Amino acid sequence: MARLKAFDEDRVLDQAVDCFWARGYEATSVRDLAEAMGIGGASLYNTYGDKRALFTRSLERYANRSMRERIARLESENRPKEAIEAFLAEIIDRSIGDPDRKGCMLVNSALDVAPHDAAIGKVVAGYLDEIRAFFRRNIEAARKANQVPRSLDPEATSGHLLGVLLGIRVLARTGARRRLLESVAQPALDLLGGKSR
Amino acid sequence: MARLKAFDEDRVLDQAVDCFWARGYEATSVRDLAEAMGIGGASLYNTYGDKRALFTRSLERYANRSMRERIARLESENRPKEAIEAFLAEIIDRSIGDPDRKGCMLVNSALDVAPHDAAIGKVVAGYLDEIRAFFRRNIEAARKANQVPRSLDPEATSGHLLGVLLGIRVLARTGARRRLLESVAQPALDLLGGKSR
DNA sequence: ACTATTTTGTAGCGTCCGCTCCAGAATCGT
DNA sequence: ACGATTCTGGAGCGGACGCTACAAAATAGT
Repeated sequence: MARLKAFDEDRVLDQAVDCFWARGYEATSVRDLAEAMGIGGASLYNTYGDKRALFTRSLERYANRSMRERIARLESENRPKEAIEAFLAEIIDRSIGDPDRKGCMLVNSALDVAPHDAAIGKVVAGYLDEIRAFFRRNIEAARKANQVPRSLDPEATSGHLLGVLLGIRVLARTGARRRLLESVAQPALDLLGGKSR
Repeated sequence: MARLKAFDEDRVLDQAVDCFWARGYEATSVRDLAEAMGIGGASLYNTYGDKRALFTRSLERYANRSMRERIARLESENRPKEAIEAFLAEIIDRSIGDPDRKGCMLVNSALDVAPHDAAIGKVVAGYLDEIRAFFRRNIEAARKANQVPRSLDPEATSGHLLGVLLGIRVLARTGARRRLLESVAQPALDLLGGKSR
């Protein structure tokens, strides 16, 4: 009935993710986005709405492709306690091997965007809570399997692990060395330490 | 020999700190700054150079008035272990009682500015390392005074405490509740727990 | 082939950006 | 009182911003 789109909506969205991820919301211009996505400004507005709507879709796509993918993969390939350990280890590895220091788009957004945009702030808080839920779920499972001390409180410890994770991502953005990032994580991992107590 | 400045350079700088603190570097315009500082654009450029130079001076002033003041005060009023505990408690208190969610200007800058400006990045990393040095110094002193377990490694634990602190500030910016922030800090405080072991 | 509908590139809207220029006001030494 | 020097407010530079208007191009049904 009408002309067809000349690009794949999701493939092009990945380029927008890269822009927002690397430079943040404010510092990324619509012209930057259109060029990186390989489409014209009119197509961008026609397809995604305005800049803010494109950002929320980019955030959602990042959460699906990066955070949720990692959680699902680590949870399927590891026992509960090892899934938690592997999560922190993977974040440290990726932070060190990231020359552009893009960090985590959710953490970047939590500081750049969340305080000035209540709606996006709630979305970001929700994504971070999914990470916390991952920690909590695996702490509970590990506790039932006697992989971690019985005294470990899943509610409190999951919060601690989330905080440690965010701290690692902040330090990584200032160019911290591996040893420092590992020292941030180690005491939290030690909490999971023994088999029972 | 010539006309005098009609404003106090440091008092006016505090207004610039408030602007950069609340909105970040990019999102704060020179016009915003001049208005908040109560001076004209010409005076701003004449006194502080350009926007970036004003930012680095604002950052320095923030570090002196907020971070270093806190470190000196807590260290003079408390024994080593209590100084560390009071630091985390004070950050949580201030984060909860901060309706604008301005957070910590150093943490904000670590994510907004540091990755895109190597020079400022190093400055920020240096300030964060002062916080880490505060933790380390007090862990060592507490260890010598048998206030904390002998097994506590000052180097590693100071990194952990810094990470926990940054995690708290990130979560606070997304509107986290007090209970969550406290659960982030509690296991780290527990490390300092007993008198000896 | 023709029409209805949507997409596309381009040009450009009004606004704000960091920054500079400049004439006048204010203050010093003399 | 006067000249030298510095500060001040305001106007404005060139350019980038988010976004829109519009005509040409492309497609599916008839």
